[in-house]
Amino acid sequence: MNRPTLEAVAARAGVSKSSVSRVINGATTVAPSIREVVLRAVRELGYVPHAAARNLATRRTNAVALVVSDPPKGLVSDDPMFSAVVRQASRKLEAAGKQVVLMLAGSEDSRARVARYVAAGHVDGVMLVSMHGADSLPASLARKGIPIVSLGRTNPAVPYVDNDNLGGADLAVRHLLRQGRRRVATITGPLDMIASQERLTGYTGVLRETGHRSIVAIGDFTRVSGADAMRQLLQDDPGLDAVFAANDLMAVGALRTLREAGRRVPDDVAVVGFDDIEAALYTTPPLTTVHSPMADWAGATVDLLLGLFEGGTDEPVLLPAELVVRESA
Amino acid sequence: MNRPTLEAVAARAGVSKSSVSRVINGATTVAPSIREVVLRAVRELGYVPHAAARNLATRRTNAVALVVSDPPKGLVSDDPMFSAVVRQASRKLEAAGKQVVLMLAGSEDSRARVARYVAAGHVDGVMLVSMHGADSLPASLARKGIPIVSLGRTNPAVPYVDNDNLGGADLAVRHLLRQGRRRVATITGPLDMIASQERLTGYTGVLRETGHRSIVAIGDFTRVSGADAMRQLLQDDPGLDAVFAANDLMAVGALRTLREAGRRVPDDVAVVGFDDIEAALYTTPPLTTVHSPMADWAGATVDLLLGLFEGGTDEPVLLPAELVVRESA
DNA sequence: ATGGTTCGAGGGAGCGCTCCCTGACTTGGA
DNA sequence: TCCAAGTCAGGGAGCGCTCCCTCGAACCAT
Repeated sequence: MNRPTLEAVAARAGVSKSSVSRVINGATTVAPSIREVVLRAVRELGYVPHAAARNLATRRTNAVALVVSDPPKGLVSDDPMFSAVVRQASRKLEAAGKQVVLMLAGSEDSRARVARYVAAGHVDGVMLVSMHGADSLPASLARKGIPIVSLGRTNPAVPYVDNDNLGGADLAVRHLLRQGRRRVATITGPLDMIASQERLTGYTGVLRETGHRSIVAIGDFTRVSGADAMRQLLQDDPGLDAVFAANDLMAVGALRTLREAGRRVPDDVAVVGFDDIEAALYTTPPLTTVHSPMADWAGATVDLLLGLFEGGTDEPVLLPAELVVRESA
Repeated sequence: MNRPTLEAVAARAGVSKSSVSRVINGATTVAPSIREVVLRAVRELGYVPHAAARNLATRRTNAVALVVSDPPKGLVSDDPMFSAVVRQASRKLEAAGKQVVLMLAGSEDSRARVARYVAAGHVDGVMLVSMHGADSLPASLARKGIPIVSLGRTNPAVPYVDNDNLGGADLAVRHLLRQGRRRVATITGPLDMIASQERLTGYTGVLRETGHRSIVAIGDFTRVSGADAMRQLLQDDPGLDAVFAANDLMAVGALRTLREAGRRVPDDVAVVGFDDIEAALYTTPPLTTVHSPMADWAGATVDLLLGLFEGGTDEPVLLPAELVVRESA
């Protein structure tokens, strides 16, 4: 069960370690004859370079930490976002030859672990996924001196990619008003997240501009919280005729509450969500929502990080928002 | 930007490298005075052990590969399962001090990459998530001689944890018959997956036993495929009065098709799903389904792997199935 | 033919840590 | 008092790889 070393390959091929190393790493200054004999030895021995040894010598790991905030907190407490983002990020990173180390950052403990892990030199870079605004992690990681990017803007600014939360909310609310809705409520995400804040700001902005009153309930991006918040809103203002939920999952919860309360959608109450997850197609009625291209989003964030490795720009990227009109509003 | 080494700590503390190493690794044979002076030096220098160096010396990595099959193929093409499993597995592995390297196994390419990665000694163990029955990966990995477990049974057997697919399907179909349904159809998962096969076997088993005809359409565990399959079934047998979908996502798709076709659920057609994802609560009507405890499932798989590290048993584990009756059947 | 270049292979010093082994010192028993 | 046994700190040889440097060979121009 003893794995062959580079030295064993060298011995078998009758060349020096250096030459084997060159062949393995694709150096061009190698005579074809040597390359060939080395490659054969590699094949015969089933040689695979030892990762740790290589990392030690090169001081690079070819790995990237994908740090995702864990429920109950965090935008990605919702499944669709979690899987879309993690999947797409993994795909792109793997395609770029980077290994993905997944880390959940929930408790303070786990944050410390992430920091330690990064400090230990395990990874060449870090991709954060929608951390909370007040999160300490971005700052403490940035100090380590390795490239770090964030999907979703963070407070102590690290390079990020975000979608146009403000513009999206604006779009949604204007749509509702254009349909003649007068009392438009909103269900927000957790307010320590910048995305939630921006979506709320977009909502209040339009209402203020058009001289409407805002009706706000706070959720946490989960279905249950959407259902609860909707109940709350109906109690606060039984006459409301529209709801803008800061994400689709909460919109789904809201739909349920509305149905239970005997309100028809969209006749009595119009509902608009945000994100355009697949499930938005399958609600009754199908959900009108702000499309945010999760996969593109994750992809762009990976690109930003890969760019940083190459000394590229750390300019933030903003993805445009777009309203998808279905039947709920 | 030069990170302190163990040697620097030793110098600062005025002791040998060995002593520092002992303190860092919590050896008991260290005088309190030395331990203290070392710890202070560590603190002052902000020392963090270099991971690669340690891995090289110990030949252990403290990392585990979490290999998940990527869409379009694979049970976990569905979000809820993906996130529940990945999340829970990560949590437990991290709690056990293991790092999680996430790898998507989609194409043949990526399978080769996984194999190479494991061979490179990057990880101490591998956790597979519901690979296809015919997958080559389990076999090729098993040959590397490191612990490997699978969530969901695989064909060349590696130690696994699975839920009782057969029993669950049995439960579901009997429930439908008990309600007086006569023409019970099924929508299967991809048939190269063992889970799909077992659920189908459970279905046909009961029908044969009770002298009913089976009506089968093949899906792939996605919502869309469920909707398509349902259309197919309605065409094949317009008189059917019940459907057992091999997972909830397809059940959701089926519900939509039924609604579009003007069939009332459960009055005209009863629907039962499998998995009990959160969304099953939010369909109209809420979905009757076989509960499979994803998180427990993932957790048990992690436990199996951790057990293997300690020389524990490789006995497969089977989780019991349970029917959750809601309104759709 | 000779000196100057260029090119490519080999040698070997690390990378930072662990862990075995040695040896100084302490302790206990005879 | 002396020796055997037991502790515990230090020394140093690896772990497997990279990469700088040296050096020989081949080639060109003079």
